[in-house]
Amino acid sequence: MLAEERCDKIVSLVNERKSVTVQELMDYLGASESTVRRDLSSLDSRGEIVKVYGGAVAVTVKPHDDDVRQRRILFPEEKKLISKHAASLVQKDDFVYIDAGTTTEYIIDYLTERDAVYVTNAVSHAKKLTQNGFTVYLAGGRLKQSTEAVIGSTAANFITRYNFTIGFWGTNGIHRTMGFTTPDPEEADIKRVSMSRCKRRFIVADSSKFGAVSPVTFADFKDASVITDKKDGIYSECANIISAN
Amino acid sequence: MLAEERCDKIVSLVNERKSVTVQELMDYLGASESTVRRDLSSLDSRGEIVKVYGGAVAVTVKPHDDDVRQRRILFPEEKKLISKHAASLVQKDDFVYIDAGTTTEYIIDYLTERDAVYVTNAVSHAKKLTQNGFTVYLAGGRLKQSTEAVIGSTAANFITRYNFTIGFWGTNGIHRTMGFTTPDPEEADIKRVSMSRCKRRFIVADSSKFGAVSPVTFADFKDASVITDKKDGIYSECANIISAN
DNA sequence: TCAAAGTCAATCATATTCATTCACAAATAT
DNA sequence: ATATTTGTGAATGAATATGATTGACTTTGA
Repeated sequence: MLAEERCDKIVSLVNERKSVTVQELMDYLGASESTVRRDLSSLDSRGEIVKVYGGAVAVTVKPHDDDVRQRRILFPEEKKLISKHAASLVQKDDFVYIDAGTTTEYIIDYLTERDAVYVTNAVSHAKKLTQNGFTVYLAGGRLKQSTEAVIGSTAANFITRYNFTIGFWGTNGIHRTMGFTTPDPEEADIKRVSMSRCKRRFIVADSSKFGAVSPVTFADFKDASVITDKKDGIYSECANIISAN
Repeated sequence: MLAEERCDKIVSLVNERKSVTVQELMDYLGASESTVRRDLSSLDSRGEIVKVYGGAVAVTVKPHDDDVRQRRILFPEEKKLISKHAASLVQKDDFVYIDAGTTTEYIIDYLTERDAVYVTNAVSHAKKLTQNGFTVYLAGGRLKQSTEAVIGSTAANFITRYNFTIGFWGTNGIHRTMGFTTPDPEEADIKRVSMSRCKRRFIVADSSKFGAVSPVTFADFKDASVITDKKDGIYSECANIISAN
């Protein structure tokens, strides 16, 4: 049997059944364990399936933003580590952009540089920053309910007036072929615009985001470094991964 | 069975049944107590379920409206009347400016016109508006800590790009010779700019403000109508007073 | 309050899964 | 024909998941 044929069968089976074990694939294909594993690795790196311990599962695109209040409780420890590292990168007189998102919100807790000026499109971030005594500019534009972020063309326009020296962005997915992704096209626009106006660009993301795909790509690996909680072997080749440990 | 599969089943079952015991999960999954516990811990730390003594329950998003309701109870009758009247003035397709301030915030509770577009420089107002399902644009610029209002030249600039059909402003003082006054020069700037871009202008103020003077004058009697809780004999000659009774 | 029953986290031994390496065979190139 | 590449399967030890056990902790009911 051709390798390609085998891989097609695997993808079909995984998508149909949503998950499958290595053993099942060995029986189904009449191939050895090694071959199945090799196929799975290759399919995973091409983003066609997601390899998990014991087998593989189908790639699922999560179409909706979770509500802010719901998302805020995910992975707090990892996010703190990441945020701490990110905050340490801000220097005196930096002009800092902080994107909306729960991970980026944690960064604020660890900021110390009071001679920097901060700009954000997130209402909660702006409030927190002023409360902590920092100078902050909030982007103007339409306010999105679920994430409490300012978005739309007005916001994009607002942001293009600035030139940031450093910036931090969150992401919903980090995927080998799809790059950095987010569920909302308008939030993606804001991310793109703000990144285009920024010199040093960092994506902050806990390792659960690796392999995930959301509907809209807003940047590729070459566009930013990733600050995360552990080195990820698969992605370290194509992306600039910064481990916060 | 893959660990992933098992966890999916747990999440489904918990969300469906709202709560489940460890014993039930052991039977349902055919897994050991240890494994079930481990899965629960992992799912809990990822925020997908909530671990409780004896099992797990579904994550429920609790509405944090308590404070709003509480405030509404404590809210003086006069302000309620004023706000109600102000809100009733908004018509279909209006382009509405709502200034920062506690009195103006109450207006939002009585707004019904969903075909209007709202613009504000107050973070709290913007949040409330989106939460109530209105389209809202938040002015961009420097965020003032104490009042959480967006101020400064950037904000003023932002506002000059719009032409409002109706607008509502608060005030700290209403005085025969000093006109409408407020304590902060920068907030006064924003008030002036926004009023200059607005066709129908209303000051909302309870009657205690009459006779008071704050450091900065931002408008005169000819510039706006006053919505208040009673007709004031002295001022009715020189100002356009609207009684909310 | 107490004791009994139930529940929990930590630990350990076992079983499974994994990536790496090597060996071999078939396909391809020189 | 010979060398090189490519695909495959087997073997290895390392990594990971699992299940049983333990003693500590929590709840329950008297």
